[in-house]
Amino acid sequence: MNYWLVKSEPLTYSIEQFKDDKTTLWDGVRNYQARNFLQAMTLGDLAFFYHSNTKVPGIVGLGKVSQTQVIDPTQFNPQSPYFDPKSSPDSPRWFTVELVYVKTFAQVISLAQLKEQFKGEDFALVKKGNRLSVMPVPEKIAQKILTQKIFSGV
DNA sequence: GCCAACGTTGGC
DNA sequence: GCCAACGTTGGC
Repeated sequence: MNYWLVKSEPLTYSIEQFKDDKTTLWDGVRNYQARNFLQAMTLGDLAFFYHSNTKVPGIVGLGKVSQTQVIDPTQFNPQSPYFDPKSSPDSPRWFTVELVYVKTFAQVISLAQLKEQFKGEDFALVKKGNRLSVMPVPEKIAQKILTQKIFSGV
């Protein structure tokens, strides 16, 4: 099983909304590198839910991949901000996954904290200039994040 | 195929 | 609101 991190601006889609929805289609990703990661996801993979562009950016919770290789429907919808006129149903360009809500952490694991803890490690989030909205998280790092939340989240 | 211009992301 | 980093576009 693999671990991932997905970013969302809470004003656009928050962990609270995710909790209410129970499942969500991770649509609107229009970056090839991010799409490739979405396509690499397998059933049961865990995804850290990250709030970006907010007062305290950081990991706020956890989701699980519940459906893979989903064709992002927004690419065909001219009304959608994610409409892509160059994509066609015959050869769709953008794929995504469905996520099911797992939990919200007791407190935000802030970007500042993550940078400090995983400085220099193989974790795209803490590297300079990274703007990817979907990225892999090495298992060792994922385990550390999960473990510290199990202890502090009680 | 190069690269300048432009747009977007996202931390601060 | 600023701006660095980076992706994309389009002229040539």
